[in-house]
Amino acid sequence: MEQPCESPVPDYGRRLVNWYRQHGRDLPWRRTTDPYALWIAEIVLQQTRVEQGWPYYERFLHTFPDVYRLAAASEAQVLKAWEGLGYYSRARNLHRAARRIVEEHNGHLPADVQQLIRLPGIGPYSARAIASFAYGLPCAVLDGNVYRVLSRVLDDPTPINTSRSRSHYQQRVDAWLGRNPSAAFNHAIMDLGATLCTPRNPTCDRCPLADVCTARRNGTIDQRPLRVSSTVVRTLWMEYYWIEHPDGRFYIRQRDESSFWKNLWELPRRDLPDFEHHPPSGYEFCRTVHLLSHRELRLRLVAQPYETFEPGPSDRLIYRREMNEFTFPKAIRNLLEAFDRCRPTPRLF
DNA sequence: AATTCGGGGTC
DNA sequence: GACCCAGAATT
Repeated sequence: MEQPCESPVPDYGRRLVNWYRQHGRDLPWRRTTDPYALWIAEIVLQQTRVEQGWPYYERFLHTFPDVYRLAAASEAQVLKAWEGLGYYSRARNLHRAARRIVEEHNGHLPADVQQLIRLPGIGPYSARAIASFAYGLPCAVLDGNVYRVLSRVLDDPTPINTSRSRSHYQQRVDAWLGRNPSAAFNHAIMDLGATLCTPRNPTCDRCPLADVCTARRNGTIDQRPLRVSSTVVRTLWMEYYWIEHPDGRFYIRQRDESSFWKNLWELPRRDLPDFEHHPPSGYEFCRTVHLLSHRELRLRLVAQPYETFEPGPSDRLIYRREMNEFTFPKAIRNLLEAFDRCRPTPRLF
């Protein structure tokens, strides 16, 4: 009897493994099941492209063929073998871990994710990679490639750079793995991300998951994976000047197009690198702090005599009651409110 | 939860 | 110049 319907969930894992057997890359660390060699490969390849890490992998194994030779070496010798590869704490941790493997594990890398992860330099990714590639343990890896493939095929808007993202996507990739052979599956999904499902200009027409890729159907490939923008909040120090005409009017000035608050109005201003090393040029009335999404503004209001001030082209003299005819940023209105509170006789006209 | 650690390729 | 790479340790 034919089954009346197919499974509602595509078997992503089996598709990937079948594709990998046809199109997978031939890489040196895929020709061995030696846990030591695979460990070296995984550390070398952290945040490192295959083409860049390849010669280092082969040279390192030639110099330190087994964990005993690595443990017996000096840290300087290990660092020398790492020279030029970057992230040198990887080499120091490799050396430390080798000595612990000799001392505490009888020279064998443990065949267990939780024990592997306790070794210096081995995190969630590397532990699962070694466990699956060297020992065939049923665990799925999560790296930059896997994040990308998952978020695209599932059109998953969950950001990949928050505290929740790891557990979220680990659950998804665990489901994809299912009962498939873990080594082939892990190779497959990483190969797909590295060769076809690339960060930009992915080659969808050759992808084995193209027909079930949700982001492709929705036209959101370029928006996956999503990241929360790491807004670098810079601090700016802005000194504003209270310049009052004898009749009560004061100077305001329009901002230009070049920065935030484009074309809005403020008071005459000078930007400073800080307040500590730049004392105010006149009496300081008050300070306020204002937060933008990407800036922390520290404002202070300083008195400046009307007689010596030379107005710029956009400067205007207005009464306080005329303020509502102009658009001021909230920060400027806050600054003037603080001014009113600190001033002994507020002029409210 | 955010920063730090690097050299190198890509667009 | 921004982004990304078979991430992990530290603050």
